[in-house]
Amino acid sequence: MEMSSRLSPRERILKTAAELFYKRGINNTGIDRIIADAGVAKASMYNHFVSKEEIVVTYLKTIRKGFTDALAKAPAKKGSNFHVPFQMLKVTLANGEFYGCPFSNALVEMPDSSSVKQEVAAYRETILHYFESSVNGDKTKAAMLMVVYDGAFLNCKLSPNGNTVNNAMKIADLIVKGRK
Amino acid sequence: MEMSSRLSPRERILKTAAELFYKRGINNTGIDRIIADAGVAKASMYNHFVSKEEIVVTYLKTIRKGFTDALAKAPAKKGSNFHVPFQMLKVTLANGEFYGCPFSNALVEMPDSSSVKQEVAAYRETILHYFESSVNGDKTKAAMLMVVYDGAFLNCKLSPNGNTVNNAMKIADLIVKGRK
DNA sequence: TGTTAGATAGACAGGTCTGTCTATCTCTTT
DNA sequence: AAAGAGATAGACAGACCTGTCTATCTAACA
Repeated sequence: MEMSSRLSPRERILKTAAELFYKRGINNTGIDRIIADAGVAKASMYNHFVSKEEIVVTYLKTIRKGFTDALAKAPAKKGSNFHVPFQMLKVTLANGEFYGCPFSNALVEMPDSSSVKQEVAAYRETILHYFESSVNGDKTKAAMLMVVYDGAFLNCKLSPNGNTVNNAMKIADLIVKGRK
Repeated sequence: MEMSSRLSPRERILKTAAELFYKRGINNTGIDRIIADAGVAKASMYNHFVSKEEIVVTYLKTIRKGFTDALAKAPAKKGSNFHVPFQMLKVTLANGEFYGCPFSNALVEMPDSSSVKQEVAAYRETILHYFESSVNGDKTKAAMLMVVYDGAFLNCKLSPNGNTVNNAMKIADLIVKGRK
């Protein structure tokens, strides 16, 4: 699976690694497979990244940046801000296969990597902050929204019946507005 | 870490493997480590299990059986049955370290194993059925409870602040009874 | 045109992993 | 006492993995 060469070697490595890490798992994806699919020499790869772990961390950083940027650009429609992350999940689901939360998955495979742990923490900080500001600083409600958001991810992965996100949004409404 | 020898070799293997798989991950736990910790010879191990995958599947089967049995024994206090799985999670949390849902974790590391997929599906069937019967067959409410239950697991793992399960139960109350 | 940065292919070292096999030992049962 | 089931230790094969290294090529720029 050679990759379009309009992208730089570094970009090809990251794009390929991201797909493989997410779909098949980090430990099931060898360096040799990444460079073969990306069409890049091993020496170039180790010129851009000092280790496989650095590729993993960069992979997570990239996702986090995409997520943060999307949140920042989201329409600030008053009173339903808290819908935005769920809507984003819906878009992700529509765009292709879904294998759960990449951050959670990475933590399962590399539980001892402090860089990975840090990246996961930063990601969750971002979401929690967003939810908190969307309910005017009510920390309990924000924490509850987070539980539902987490549930949406795990449920989509393990029970892909199609209605997960809608159900999650209904629950979010219950939490925030107290209506069904 | 030699293991008490009152248990049979097979039991020692399963107990050791369960701990290591759950805490450190399946791919990060080699056969050699399992037999060393269990105090069992490699030949004995391969006499009881044809492969590492079979150990993994048995590990999941054991958890599922424990869970199913506990649900069956749970007090059938009318109208709050749906609390039971959450209470069980609370007990699990109190009993030691928590590394997320073992079924979800196994699926991350072995996404191609059909035996693992089967075991996960059976586990989730059990929970969903339980929730469904606890809300008198209301499939939508059952699905929503499942989302919250999933969320509790992921949230406990990634945001271990202590209040996750209480928040999840409050949300469950909202879903079932419509009150806060 | 010559230099240099960055790319390529691929051999290689050193380690780890799963699963097999041999050869011995220790109980239990007859 | 004899026999057999099941345990032990540990060497080994073959695959795979990460990371290093050499040696060559190409393209941009001075």
